[in-house]
Amino acid sequence: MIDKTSPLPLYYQIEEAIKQKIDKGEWESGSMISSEREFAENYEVSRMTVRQAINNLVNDGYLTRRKGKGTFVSGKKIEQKLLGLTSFTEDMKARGYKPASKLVSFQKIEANHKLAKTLEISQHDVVYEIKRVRLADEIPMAIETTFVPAELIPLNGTHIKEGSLYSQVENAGFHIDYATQSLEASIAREAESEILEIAKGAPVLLIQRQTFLTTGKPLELVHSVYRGDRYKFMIDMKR
Amino acid sequence: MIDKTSPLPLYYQIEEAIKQKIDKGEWESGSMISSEREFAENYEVSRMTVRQAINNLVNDGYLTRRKGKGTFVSGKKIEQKLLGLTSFTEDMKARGYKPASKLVSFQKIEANHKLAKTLEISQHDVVYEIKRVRLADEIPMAIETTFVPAELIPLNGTHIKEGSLYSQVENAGFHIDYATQSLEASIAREAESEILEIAKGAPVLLIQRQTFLTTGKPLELVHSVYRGDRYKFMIDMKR
DNA sequence: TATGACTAGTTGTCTATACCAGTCAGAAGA
DNA sequence: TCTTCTGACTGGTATAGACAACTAGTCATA
Repeated sequence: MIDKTSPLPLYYQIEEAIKQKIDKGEWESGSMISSEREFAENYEVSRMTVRQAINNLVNDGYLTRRKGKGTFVSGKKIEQKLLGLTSFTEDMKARGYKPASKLVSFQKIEANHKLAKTLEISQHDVVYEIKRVRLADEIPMAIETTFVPAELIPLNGTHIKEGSLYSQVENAGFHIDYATQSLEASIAREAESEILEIAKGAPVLLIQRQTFLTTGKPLELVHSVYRGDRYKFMIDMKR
Repeated sequence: MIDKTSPLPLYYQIEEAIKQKIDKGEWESGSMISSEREFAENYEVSRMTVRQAINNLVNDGYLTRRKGKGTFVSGKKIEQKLLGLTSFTEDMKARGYKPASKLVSFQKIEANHKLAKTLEISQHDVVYEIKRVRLADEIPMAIETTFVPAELIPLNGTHIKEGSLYSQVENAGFHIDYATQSLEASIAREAESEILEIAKGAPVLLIQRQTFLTTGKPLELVHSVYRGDRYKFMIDMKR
């Protein structure tokens, strides 16, 4: 069952063993698992070692402890797909649409004060401004404007048309860590309504996203205008 | 520094003490904190107890361990606010507003097919319907309608007016685990515009939230209509 | 029939100890 | 001078045991 001579820590082996049973569905969600003392006896390890394994699984949301009662398999596994920091492309695919993108403009601009501050660069530093129309099943879904510090990564229009920006980022050895987003409801302005093929004054969802790299530096600022009639923002949140 | 006679666990007291120093900025991000053995000596507790405190802070993203080197204060605190599954009240407080709530109606209704499916109960089961206007600094911010299965928890109007729904839930021994939310832009209808004190046709943000308990059962379905001119939904996402 | 005391089982907290495994600086040797 | 080794530090893993807090059922008593 578990190998005491293995270089893998005992608690880790136990952790994996339990996780497997849950993932395979052998232990139904909501059911009680063996007590810590039982595990300790069966695996011939100390109770503290079992606790370490169970602790990790509780932190990962697989198990739930109830004092005086026991340890139980948690409900759904939604938590695992939680936090999908997904690109437009992935997002649309997940919804069953065929995503496409139309490059409207690509240029280098000088950062103004606000943009410089957001991207944590100096004022007048060069920034790429990428304007795209995002399509789902050939129908306009959103207008997206992305700002990326030029010093971070060399880009040209071809890069954007072909691979995604994010794959360029990974190629350059950078890794996305997290993003902060804000969402608000608004009304389509004239220019937007034309591009999105909706009436002027129709509701739109404004999304602003700032993406950070593992280095802590901002990678990009993205402004999006989504059609209110076709787009719903979905998110799972954990306690 | 820490009180051995307190009913609060020692590891928890240590945890809070460390967290405070970080939050106050006394310990700069990136700097090394005392070693586990030092903490143990200073606080006169065993090293395992210190480890439990530090473990929790590492899980919460406050600290980072590096074998052979030490334990360090993590970078930005953004990750800590990550995933705030917050109530309206907490949300508004965090934004510096004074939250308030006005109970519009409270009644028991029979679940229709759709509601029953969402709440995972039988059709015609009794459900509480709670309608509230949410205020920030006395100004209407949102209209909120909450549906809770009656069999889950006994409620009356007083419960809602006084403590929050969530504290009732905790009192009943249930624990909130996660929620799925959807957000979309729309236009204020007549009735909504009156309550929210905005023009008919003004943009509103529709938020729908389904909250789940650790048992896996849905606790509630919440429909909210937020004023588009005053409310911005903020979220941090990781990786 | 209730009520309260007891009991066996659970997780929660905490100790004292041991040794392993990286890291780094400085001593010892070439 | 350069290299290697050693020791003293760090966190990582693991043990055995103790008692507290909580849960749920049993049983005796009022």
